[in-house]
Amino acid sequence: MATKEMRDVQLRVPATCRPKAARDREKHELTESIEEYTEGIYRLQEEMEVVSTGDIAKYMCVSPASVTTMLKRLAEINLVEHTPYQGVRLTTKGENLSVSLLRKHRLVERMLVDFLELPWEDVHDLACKLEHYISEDVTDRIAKALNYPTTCPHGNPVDATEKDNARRLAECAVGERVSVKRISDERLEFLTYVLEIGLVPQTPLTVKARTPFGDVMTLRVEGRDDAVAIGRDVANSIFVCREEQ
Amino acid sequence: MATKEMRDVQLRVPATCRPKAARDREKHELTESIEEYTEGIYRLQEEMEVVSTGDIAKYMCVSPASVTTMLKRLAEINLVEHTPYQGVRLTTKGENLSVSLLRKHRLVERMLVDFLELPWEDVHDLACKLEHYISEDVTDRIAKALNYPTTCPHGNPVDATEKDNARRLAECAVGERVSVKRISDERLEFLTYVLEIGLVPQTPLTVKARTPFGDVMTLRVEGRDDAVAIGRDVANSIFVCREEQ
DNA sequence: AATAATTTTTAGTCTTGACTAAAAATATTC
DNA sequence: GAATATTTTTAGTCAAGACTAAAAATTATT
Repeated sequence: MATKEMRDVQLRVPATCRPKAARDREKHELTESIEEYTEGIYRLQEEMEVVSTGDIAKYMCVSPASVTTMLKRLAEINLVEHTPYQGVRLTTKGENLSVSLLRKHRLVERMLVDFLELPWEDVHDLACKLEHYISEDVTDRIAKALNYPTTCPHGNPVDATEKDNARRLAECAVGERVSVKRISDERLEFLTYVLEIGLVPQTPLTVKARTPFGDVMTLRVEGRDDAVAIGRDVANSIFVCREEQ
Repeated sequence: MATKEMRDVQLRVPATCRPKAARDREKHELTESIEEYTEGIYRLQEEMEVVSTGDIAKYMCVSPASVTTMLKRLAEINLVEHTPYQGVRLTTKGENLSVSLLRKHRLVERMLVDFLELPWEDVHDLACKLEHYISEDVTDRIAKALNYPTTCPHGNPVDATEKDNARRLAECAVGERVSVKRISDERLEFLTYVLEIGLVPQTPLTVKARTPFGDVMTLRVEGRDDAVAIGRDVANSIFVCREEQ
């Protein structure tokens, strides 16, 4: 098959898969790590007004020392403002990057569920990886192919800047009738549990009782006979809105 | 929004996006690099019976020294057999990995073209990246969602072990009437050119002339008025078969 | 306010996977 | 078949991004 004069094969791996890409990066590209940290900080900022090194370390499951190192890098390329010992805040650039990544993430999730029919609770991890490799153009085409969905399969908005009327289930009073809007903790273990107790987006429910300091809530979930009791952490990660919308 | 007692947010990044994953790797996971080299060697083996360090360096666009280093690693985990100064050969394990990666690659390409409607010539680079992150399960679902396509958009078989009856256009004699089966060089620049001269898979054509040593071929391509002249390298990367199939 | 506890940062390693320059092996040429 | 050219390997660096241990800063306690 291979004759002598054609030894010099034309095949070549694409530039993006080439190792050199790591060096070319300096120009304008961001690493997956940088993106993942930035997006993580954005997610944390939605939960607390001041994000500390320790919070990020816990979220990313790395040592605090690693976070400090990375924060320096993020500050250098202007994604965050970091006051040592005081905490971080995303810059506008960092926020824009996060919003773009969240859009990619959530549209990819939708594609995995709606087109590929992967299980609802499985897609988050894969989307977390793929979001770093698809361009705006590809993302737009996913949106188009799926007829412009507005939320991910877990109910979170494709456009992260869009503020909805949802509040934490943990903040609901006894007697309130609400329906699940979105689930903010998308880890497999958590989603599996949430699915088990039937608290998927759109599900209506009524708060039946809660213990004195709100540690445990008892719910009547539509379509279930037995009451469901959930802890504080769970109730904090589930957002609800006033009935059916 | 964030009260004191809920500072300890439950959010957490998925394990696969966690840096530690790089360390956990030792167990059974392969890096993107390792996979890319292995697949590259497979592609090269299809073009030449003995693959040298230099060939790989050229293919990967990396220094020969880097290839030597990587070959040691590949040999260690049993993906190749490497005889210093003599060349490499994939082991069965290496071949299996390559076949699996090529399947992922080609199905992803199909999805990008058929479902997302990305341009034919653009999808290779992205597929090269994504192929390392999707599981067999996801791959199976892509196949299913697209109704089990048998080739990628450039005509290469989803199942790389399937041997077709195609031969290089460069090997065709004057007067032969054949049709394009597949294009083996999938770099953007090459595909853009091929598209320009109309040599996409399925296109019938006739070899009109060729210069003494086969450096230039003149073709009549169906659907084009003017003749097309191509060089040796191009004719080597285009595979054809006897008419319309 | 002084001491203790906690959190963050600094300092110094490690691994992956690139690099260059020099040395060794193989191939080619006169 | 000795001398030259080419290819491959070795040796030694470098950057990203993780780690641990120790030092510094902040917060909490009495």
